[in-house]
Amino acid sequence: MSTSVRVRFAPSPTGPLHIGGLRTALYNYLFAKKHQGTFVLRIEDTDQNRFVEGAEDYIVESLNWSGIPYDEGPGKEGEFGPYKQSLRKDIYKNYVDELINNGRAYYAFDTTESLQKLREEAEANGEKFAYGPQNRLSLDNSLKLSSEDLQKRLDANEAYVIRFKTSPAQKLFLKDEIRGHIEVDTSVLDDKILFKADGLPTYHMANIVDDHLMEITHVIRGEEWLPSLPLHVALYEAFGWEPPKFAHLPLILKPNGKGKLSKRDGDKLGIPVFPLEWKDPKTGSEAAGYREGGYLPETLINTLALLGWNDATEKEFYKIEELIDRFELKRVHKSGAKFDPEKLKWFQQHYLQEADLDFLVKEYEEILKEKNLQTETEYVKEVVSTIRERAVFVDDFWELSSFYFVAPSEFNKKSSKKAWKTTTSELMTEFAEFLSGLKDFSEENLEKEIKNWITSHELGFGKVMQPLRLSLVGAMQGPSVFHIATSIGQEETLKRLKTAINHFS
RNA sequence: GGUCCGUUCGUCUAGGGGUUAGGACGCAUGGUUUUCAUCCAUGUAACAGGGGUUCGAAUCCCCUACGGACUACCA
Repeated sequence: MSTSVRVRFAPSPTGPLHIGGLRTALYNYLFAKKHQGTFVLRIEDTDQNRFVEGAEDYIVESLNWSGIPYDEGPGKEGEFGPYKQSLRKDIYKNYVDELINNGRAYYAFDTTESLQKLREEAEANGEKFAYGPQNRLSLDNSLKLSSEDLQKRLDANEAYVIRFKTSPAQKLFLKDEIRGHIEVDTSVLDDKILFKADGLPTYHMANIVDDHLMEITHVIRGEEWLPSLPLHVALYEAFGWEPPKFAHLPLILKPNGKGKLSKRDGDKLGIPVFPLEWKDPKTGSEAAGYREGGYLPETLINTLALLGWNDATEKEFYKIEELIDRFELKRVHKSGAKFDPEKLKWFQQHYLQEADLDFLVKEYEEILKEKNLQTETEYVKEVVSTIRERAVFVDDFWELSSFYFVAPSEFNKKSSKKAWKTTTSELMTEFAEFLSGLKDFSEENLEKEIKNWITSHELGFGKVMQPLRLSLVGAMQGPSVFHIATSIGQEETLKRLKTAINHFS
């Protein structure tokens, strides 16, 4: 009997992985690693109608990019495979048969149409139709068939489903690791379908069998599964298996208003809801991803980790190892959390500052290359290290540093008005002459010389520095003017000064 | 409608019988930076409502309101 922790993330390959799902995966990962356990990825593809091409690869890639790779799963076969439910068909069949044989499940021949009709009738009376203990004997199923009649219909290849025979009026005491004890009366349960007419199990069936066979010790999943917890516990009981521990995670809600975070909300606020960009193979619709949006995986992980969990300290920034070290299921919240784009941005800014300089340089060089600029890595490195503190994304670099590479194409109107007065052109002409005579154009010497020049001319610093900045940058922004001038060089500095003087004269 | 879950600053949250109800994001103000951003400092703002229990309730209990999930031959 093994006691090591085994958890699973069990998404359905019906489309891109939502960040709510990614957080579920993250918490599973953290819990597994914290306990030196195993993080399993299981693909729940028992619904053939909803299968979407590429979704499985997307899930795997998302996990990898986010830095929470799985230990066992598709492509990483362990001793509990296969890890795709469509490949486990035969396994489930044996287990349902077991349930039928011991009277905990039965065949039902009711057609979709006949059930639909019953549902509509009930609704017309303001009631809700449920296939269960109250009415199962009046419906078309094996409970009222002799074994010969049943066999006859099965032999005739009549379509059927297999339903769980839920026990009437019994109190079920459930325990959730996050929410504590929950008491449910089984009389509110219905006879859920375990096996569909297409020969594949439903989620409920497959999930119980797989979790048992894969020796899953803790089921950590979204809150939307809480209502089916009684069914799942009842199934474990019917099989005589010991159920794993359960933990249901709160939802991630939209920033403003109410309800779950959706793709629409993301589009509206300009934040992605998916880790990676996704293009739907059927509809062709595209959805933005964090990776392509320039977010670092650390940003997403840190944000998601703190959305519904904290370690009771005032710490805000966590490396994945720190999360693993401090994560506790008991400290996961019960209530849903609204996603805050502002805080996301704050984390991103932080992680951009922490990012490896060489990595940022490499990324920026890609952008510069697209702009057909010939650059030297050392120079780009110098530029990136001085402007990165102003950036949130690598994509901000160009706007913040274009003047290190090319002359400004225009002069900001407001800044021009403020910095360039009527006498400025004359002054700057004289100043340019002075600059052209300088031998040592290093940042240090430049600063010293310029300051001396200004003082000896009995001028205010702003009188010279502001037009100089405007000439070199095109606006009143950016790093030290001396740094910029030294970087672009004496010749280019003078050229830009002349351009500005001509422009404003 | 039914079942279940939830509710502390605008947002993420700490606190679980006696606290000036703490922190972070945001926002505002000031400082630094002769620019801008960063950075730093200060400020802003909350226990959903009503009943109990108790000397004392944000904290325990009940009710109400509000929010959410589920209610498929989907997961």
